[in-house]
Amino acid sequence: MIKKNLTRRQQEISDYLQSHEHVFPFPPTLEELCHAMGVSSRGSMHKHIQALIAAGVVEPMVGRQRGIRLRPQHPPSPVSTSEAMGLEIPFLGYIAAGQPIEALAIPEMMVIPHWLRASRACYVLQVKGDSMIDEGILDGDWVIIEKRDWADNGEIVVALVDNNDATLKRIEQVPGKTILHPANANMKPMSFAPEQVRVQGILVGQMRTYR
Amino acid sequence: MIKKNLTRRQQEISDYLQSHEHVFPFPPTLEELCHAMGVSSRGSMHKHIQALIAAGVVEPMVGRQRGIRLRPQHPPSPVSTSEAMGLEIPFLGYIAAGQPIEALAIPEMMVIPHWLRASRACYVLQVKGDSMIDEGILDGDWVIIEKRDWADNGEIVVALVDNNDATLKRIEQVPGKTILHPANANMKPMSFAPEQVRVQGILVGQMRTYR
DNA sequence: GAGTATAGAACATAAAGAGAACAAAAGGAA
DNA sequence: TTCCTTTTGTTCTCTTTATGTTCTATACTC
Repeated sequence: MIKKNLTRRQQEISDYLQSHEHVFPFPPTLEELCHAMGVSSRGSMHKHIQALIAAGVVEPMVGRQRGIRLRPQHPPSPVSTSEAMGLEIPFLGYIAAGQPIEALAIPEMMVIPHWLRASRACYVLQVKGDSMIDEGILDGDWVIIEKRDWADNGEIVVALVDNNDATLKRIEQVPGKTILHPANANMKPMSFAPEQVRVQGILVGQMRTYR
Repeated sequence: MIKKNLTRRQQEISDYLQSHEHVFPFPPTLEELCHAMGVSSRGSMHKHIQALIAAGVVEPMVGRQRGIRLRPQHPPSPVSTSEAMGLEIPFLGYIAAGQPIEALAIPEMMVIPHWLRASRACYVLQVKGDSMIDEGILDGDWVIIEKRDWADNGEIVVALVDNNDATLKRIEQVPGKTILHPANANMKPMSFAPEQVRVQGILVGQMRTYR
């Protein structure tokens, strides 16, 4: 990299370009840059950009419109480490309030980001129904469940009721009873004897795709 | 990939072709493209297409009718991909209704599952605030944004208003105005002149962690 | 004063579009 | 097939607008 010493303003502009590089659908125009940096003269901005070109930070642009692109830098080595990969955990099936978990015959593995907290044994379920809609868990969402047989109050859990119905609910355990709170204005909390409810896991992550 | 630098319009048309490739029963005609892109001159569109051919994006077509086909792109993946595992895409910063995107100085890469549909260039933002709470997008959620400068009605977009405020909203474009719908009972849709609003990307995925 | 930043005007050219005229392809009807 | 009509791609010329470039003048800091 050629990188002469940049002036304060040049550095600011370079930083801005760098942090916004991936946001722009197209490279910015001088005027857009002016606006972003609080400058009102295209001419002034032009001079800065020319300096950045001379310094090797920005691609040379000859008259081209929207030609302000950062020059590809060659950083130390961004090569993906194993740390940077995803984890593979099993997708087990579907969970709908009030039905048993609808299990896949053969669980398929699916990749999730490691930073989605899959520290202990986890699995993925796909949500059916709207029972947790007020918590932002919609029909079709994927939830990552950490395998665990106990829960703290307030956690969202996969609970097996009467050894039959599996549901995703927020749990509240008080002496003598266990209450499962749906997050849907149309549904009421349900109260059970503690021995009726078995925690199968707790919610640690959630994913959704659009379209 | 051959990919010369495309102009803004060329990029738009290329994007359009790509995203509609599987929608068309057969490749579109120039006139259909004109209509789709809001151009009234076949001649103008022809020039764009020729540019895309020269850039290697579109198959050469010699006189053939309905010959506008995308060239098979070998590496459709935008960023470093470790195919079996996850995709690495840049995490750029935070988005809150009514403020500019708060950009990280240096974007960090983050792994997302490849099945979260990061077909084209994408980036990740973290949501601040509750403006989309009724759509199940909560404060602190991560959203995956596909870089795009146009949107179909009903899509959730990152929209830049007055070249200043970036927000995540559902978009509705009608002749003469563009309406941004928050998903929060306490907020009202906002209506703008189309030229006030610039789409920067559309929502394709969402993730959340609990703990 | 040297170096840096800024504003603003004037100018130059790239990009995009409109529209007409023509040519090649496609589809039908006889 | 042949003739005709319609569709669709191609070429041109002309405008308009967006955007990069150049210059000149002013101000601030060291």
